[in-house]
Amino acid sequence: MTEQNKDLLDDLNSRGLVSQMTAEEELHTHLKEGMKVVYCGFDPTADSLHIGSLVPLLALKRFQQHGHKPIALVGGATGLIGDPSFKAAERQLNSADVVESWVESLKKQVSQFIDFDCGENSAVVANNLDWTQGVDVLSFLRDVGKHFSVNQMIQKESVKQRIDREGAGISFTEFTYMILQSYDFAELNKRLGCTVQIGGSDQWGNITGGIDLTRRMNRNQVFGLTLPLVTKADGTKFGKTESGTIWLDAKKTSQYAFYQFWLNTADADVYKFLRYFTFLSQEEIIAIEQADREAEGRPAAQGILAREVTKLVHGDDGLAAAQRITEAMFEGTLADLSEQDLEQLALDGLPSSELPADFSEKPLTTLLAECGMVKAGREVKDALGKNSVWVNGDAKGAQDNMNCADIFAKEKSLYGKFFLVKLGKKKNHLITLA
RNA sequence: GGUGGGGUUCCCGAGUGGCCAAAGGGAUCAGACUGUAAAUCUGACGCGAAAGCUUCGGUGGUUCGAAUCCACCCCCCACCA
Repeated sequence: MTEQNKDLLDDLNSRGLVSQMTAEEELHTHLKEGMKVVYCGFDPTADSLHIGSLVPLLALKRFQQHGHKPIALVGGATGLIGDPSFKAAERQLNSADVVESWVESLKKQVSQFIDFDCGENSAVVANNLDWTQGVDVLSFLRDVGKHFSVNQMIQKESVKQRIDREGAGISFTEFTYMILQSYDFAELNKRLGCTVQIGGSDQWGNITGGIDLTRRMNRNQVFGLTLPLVTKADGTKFGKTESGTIWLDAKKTSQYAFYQFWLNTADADVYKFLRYFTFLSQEEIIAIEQADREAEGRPAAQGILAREVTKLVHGDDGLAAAQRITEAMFEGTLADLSEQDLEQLALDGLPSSELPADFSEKPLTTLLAECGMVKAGREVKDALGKNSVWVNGDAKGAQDNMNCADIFAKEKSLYGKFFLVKLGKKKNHLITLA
């Protein structure tokens, strides 16, 4: 808690982590008065959060480091409804038991980022289903709904396109989402003395709704702060790769893939991401930036970012696993790998599969497509044409395509069992003999 | 309910009887250059090792031949009621 003395908002600001906030002066004073209770909500829209949620998650931690008490709210109720904010179309409802199982997953995930055992400001995980499922319709309409003006609600930027645009539309269900989230804030204020809500910048409308409701229902002044949406310099969507979303759950995105994602950050984004996604201080980040500028060649920043974030999300073991594979695939030579190393690679998250029994009849293109290394055989064909497929270090060309029997002959395997297939510069796959 | 305009390969978007697996752009993949970066350049880009096979909202039809013509159906958009 060395940062406790430093000003939290100044730190957030200097990291570029503040998008909007209510009553800046008052919020400043408020946070300096002592421990405050801060909440951020995470809706279960999948069985895991993805790296987009990392910014608010780490922000909760930043508040905690400065002596405040974080509440991670998992939206067991709101997840049943669906947030329409800035969504182009109505969302598909998920069934109650699916949402419930996702809530459980998210609770665990969220918990690893905040401290539950640090005395007074220990974190809390809450589920808004706890205080909404018992509310009956009439009470809800009379006690909560009465405080909302539809005129105001339809003015919110977050739902405007759904209301204005012909052919878009919004169901009453989704329209009500804002009220539910507002009610959460009021409820957390009443139950736990929560006075600050943070969230992504798309949540501004929902947060201000909660502030108004809390004032009306509880006569309490509460605050909101939003974090910026993470953008990339090249304009493409952050957090997605060709192979899909980068999840926080290692079962969905291996530690290795996760590490690689950060390692591949563009120069134009990397220092910003260091500020967003790590707890390195401003001074440290500036020093890295300067050192990179002065040094020739490859910057150090991507490596630092990858290490820091992988460690935060997957811990020391996860980081070690990711680095083991990275070293083996990009730096070392095959001869350096022991049998145990190879066994470990698959466990560490290197994509792997077993050699099918009928491999000798299949073209290499089919074989690699079927094991999931590429989407279609064409990619393999293309790479073969350029001699950029390697099996255990031997380059293969187009003439080898029908030659699997020979390529994957047992005597050519490492330790009588393993084949490391590399396609292009970055795709690696471990094939084992059954 | 009426009138008009649409639905094309991952996305946008040309194509209006054979030269169309279908222009162009984007995305993606591989290569060169590099730093597992960016930019740029090259190639690939429905599936298939190939022969070949399957596509242009759906179903039928006309034709030697259809994404293109006809019929019916489904969906979307605009304006009107």
